[in-house]
Amino acid sequence: MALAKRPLRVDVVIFAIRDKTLQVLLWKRAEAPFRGAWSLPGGFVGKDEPIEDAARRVLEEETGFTEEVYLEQLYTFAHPKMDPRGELVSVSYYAVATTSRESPDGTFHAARRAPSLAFHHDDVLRRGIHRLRTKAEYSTVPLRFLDEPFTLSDVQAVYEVLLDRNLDKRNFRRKMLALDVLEETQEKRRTGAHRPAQLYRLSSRRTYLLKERGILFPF
Amino acid sequence: MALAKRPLRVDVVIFAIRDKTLQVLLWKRAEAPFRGAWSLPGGFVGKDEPIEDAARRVLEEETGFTEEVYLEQLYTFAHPKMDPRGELVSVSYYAVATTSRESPDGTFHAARRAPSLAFHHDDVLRRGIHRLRTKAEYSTVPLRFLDEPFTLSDVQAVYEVLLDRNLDKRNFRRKMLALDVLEETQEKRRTGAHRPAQLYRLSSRRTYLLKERGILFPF
DNA sequence: CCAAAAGTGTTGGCGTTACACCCATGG
DNA sequence: CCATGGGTGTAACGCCAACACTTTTGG
Repeated sequence: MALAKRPLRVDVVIFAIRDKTLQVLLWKRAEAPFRGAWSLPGGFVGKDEPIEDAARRVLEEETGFTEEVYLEQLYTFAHPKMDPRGELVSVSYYAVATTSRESPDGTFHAARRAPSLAFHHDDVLRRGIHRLRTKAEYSTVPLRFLDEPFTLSDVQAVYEVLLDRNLDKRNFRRKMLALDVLEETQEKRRTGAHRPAQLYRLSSRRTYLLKERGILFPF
Repeated sequence: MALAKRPLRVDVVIFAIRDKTLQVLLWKRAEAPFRGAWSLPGGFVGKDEPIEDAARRVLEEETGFTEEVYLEQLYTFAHPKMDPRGELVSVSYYAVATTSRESPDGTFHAARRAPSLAFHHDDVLRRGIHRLRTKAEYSTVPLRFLDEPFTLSDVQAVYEVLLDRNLDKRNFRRKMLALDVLEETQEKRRTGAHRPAQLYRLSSRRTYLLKERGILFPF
């Protein structure tokens, strides 16, 4: 069988939480094919470029520095008819951006009501949402949505959005603190007419990464 | 940036359980590079060939008909220096073969003591083992190791190998039956001087697939 | 002094684990 | 009749979910 060669792409589902909603960053395509349609941000992988570097490159173009951004490979698509430009391989990733990230050329859309997307990107998005929601049940990945420092109420709000239900405040706090991945800062946040909230940051990345499995929800 | 094109491969970790041990099917390479070394079975994806078809093709070459074999995409590797033949993309899969499967040109090795492998295949194998063991904790994927019909003791043995610990017989049976994915056959298995064992088969594939999440071990 | 979010402990119920003996058969 | 693996029920424990009030601040 002749050795078929294909271009290699990365397509990235960039999540953020805004307005108590899970949102995804989308591009409006300026060129054919699918001109005018929405798509996920992505790009071709260059010669000699490691694939994860390409994913981080896309991420960086979209949301600035990315050292700290959580990025995970999702799934690889390579249906022959997936792209009208010809056969190619699309490796998808998902990323968890903090709320403060702005994008120069993309727009955030509510993930649940995203428009239908170009190419196979609906499939990618579906998988991304599913994976993220699954991780919310047993991991601390959702902490990556937060700009530091943050309050425990902020953390709870993130989990509530992802799990799509309300959680008990006392149970949530007890379990989250028991994971020992948060560290109190010296400050409190004062916003409005109520008791100030203790601020936290992620404790050392190392510890934090080790704990990215092993929570048991529901709270 | 010039559009770099690469060949596309699939590499498959084919698991089976034999002699109460998790085993992997390996090839001994007959050609350079890595001539004489062990590697995972794999092959290049043909033009116009969907990638999962390619994975099933490899599987079929190795173990005969494969309609029923559980196959799941694992991870995609595309480091520029991964393969001395040049840049390529390797999409890895893992498969769960029943004990009765024989391979014409591969050999089963104990997964824990596998030799070191060619290319990036050590990484693939590591990921495959990890994924499989994880699935043993909350899914019924391990049932796919069994030739039908099978006894509950057979099922327990599979889970014990994967989880690497002994399980309580009564608790195991209760939970497994509660999942409602097994169906009694009319027959019993008579082997040796003891009470015959009730035989089971997987209940309709549909139901079975729906249940592939949501068990909570330990038993 | 009022409103609004932060913060804090205890208990009952349920699910999980732990555990030991009888059954059916072949030799 | 003995050895072997198959098959079965219950009780104690520990963990999780449920639940309401006090604190601190700004206006």
